[in-house]
Amino acid sequence: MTQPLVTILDDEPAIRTILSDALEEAGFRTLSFSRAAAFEAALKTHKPDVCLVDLGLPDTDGLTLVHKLALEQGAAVIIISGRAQVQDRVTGLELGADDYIIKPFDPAEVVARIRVRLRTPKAVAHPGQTARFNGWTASFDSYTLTDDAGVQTTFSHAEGEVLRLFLEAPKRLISRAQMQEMLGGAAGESFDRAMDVRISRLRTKLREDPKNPRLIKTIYGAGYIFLGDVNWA
Amino acid sequence: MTQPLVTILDDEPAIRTILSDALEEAGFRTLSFSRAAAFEAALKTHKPDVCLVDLGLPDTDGLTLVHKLALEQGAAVIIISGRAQVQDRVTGLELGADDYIIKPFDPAEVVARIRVRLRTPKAVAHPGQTARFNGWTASFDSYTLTDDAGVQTTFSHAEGEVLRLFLEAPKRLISRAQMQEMLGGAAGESFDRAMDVRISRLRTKLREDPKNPRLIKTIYGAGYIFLGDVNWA
DNA sequence: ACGGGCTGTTACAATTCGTAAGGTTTGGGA
DNA sequence: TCCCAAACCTTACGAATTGTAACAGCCCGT
Repeated sequence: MTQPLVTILDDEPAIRTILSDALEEAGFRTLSFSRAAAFEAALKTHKPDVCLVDLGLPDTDGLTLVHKLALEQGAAVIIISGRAQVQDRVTGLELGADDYIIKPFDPAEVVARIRVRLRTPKAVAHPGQTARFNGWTASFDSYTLTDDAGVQTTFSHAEGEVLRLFLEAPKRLISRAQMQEMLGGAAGESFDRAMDVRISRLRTKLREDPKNPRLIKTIYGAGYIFLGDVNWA
Repeated sequence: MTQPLVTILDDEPAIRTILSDALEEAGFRTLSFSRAAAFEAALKTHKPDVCLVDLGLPDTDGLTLVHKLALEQGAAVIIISGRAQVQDRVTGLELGADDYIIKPFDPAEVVARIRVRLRTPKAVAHPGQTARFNGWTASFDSYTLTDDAGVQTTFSHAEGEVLRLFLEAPKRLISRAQMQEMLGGAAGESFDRAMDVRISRLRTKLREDPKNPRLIKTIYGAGYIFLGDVNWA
């Protein structure tokens, strides 16, 4: 892979210069924007690995933009903001930002935090509504699974949630607690085995051999790993 | 009751209380420790999703601990430190921490940053690797061992840890202490018979003749040597 | 109200893995 | 050489974890 691409979105020219200098010094490619509109337009042709976003831009609500970026899952999103209130930070992070850096910042720290994000890249470039993996095609529009021979089965909403989670983070260890957090969202009650049952049902639909699961692997005491080679379309 | 588990390691009781109260309020389970030794011992039986680590503990170098934690896949590591120097933050993040929070902190922000880590699964350490040795093929994706005739058996996660250790250092003496260090991670000197049993089980799966071990050789009083000719693919 | 599909819960089976316990091997000293 | 204590191997067992079939409640359209 070539050098990681980092985008900078800030309306102050001085900040853009400081950041782009430091990042290029550190070996990244950079693209700078002063307006959200231009930035969003550029996203159509470029796929950044990390997006630095300043809140309080003149032409957009920054948090909305952050949320949209986070949902698209391709790039890590780091907010760089002058707002120092704790509440701002909390909502920024809750809306999907991966980090939140406060002005004034030290460029070296920004570089370090970008590197952390690159260490654990988001798995999926542009998740769509269809994914192919190991002879299967999953469609989240029609809630169907199709195998190579064209045989179709449908999956339910709950099964789809788990499947999507796996397909968005293949070959990663996902703990049971993380699943609860990412799916249920709400703090877990004592509903625990529900997740096992969901996975069990999903395994059945994927025709996994219980003795030899090839796609959904359990790691005793730790969580699950989805081992498929995923291609979104 | 599988809420995410968060460990707190800080020598100040007041900090521990503030954090554990806030985190439990937010729906997490918590475990608090004042010393690194006790914390590492607890890691043997508990698998936290996130570890909050204070640097500057009396009984360990915090950064070394962070590095060790980061190498073990599974838990995210967040440093909470009083040291405000940029250089401290950069090295902390470079050593593997996923975030770095400066005291004094706001509990709400800590909670938010923990949530960010929970929704980003960590990458698997060595994806997609297989090794061939002396008529065997070990796949660490599917946790299977295949012999020349194509007969498959699966190995568990614990067995795989030992096998990987051997395959990464063939024909070299591995002391028992080294194994504990690399696998168990903790320094605790609990019953090391566990390692014997792991190796015994692994030998069984490799169909070793106990009288005449060809692959895993015991060096009395020193450790083990793996004698295969290993080719990673 | 009825029926069907979805989903959480329960109960029990299966697996994992550390500990205990007893047997075997090793190597040094008597 | 013989003896023995430590080191090591193996089997068995049990606590914790996970798999899954069966049941029950819910929601929906008919």
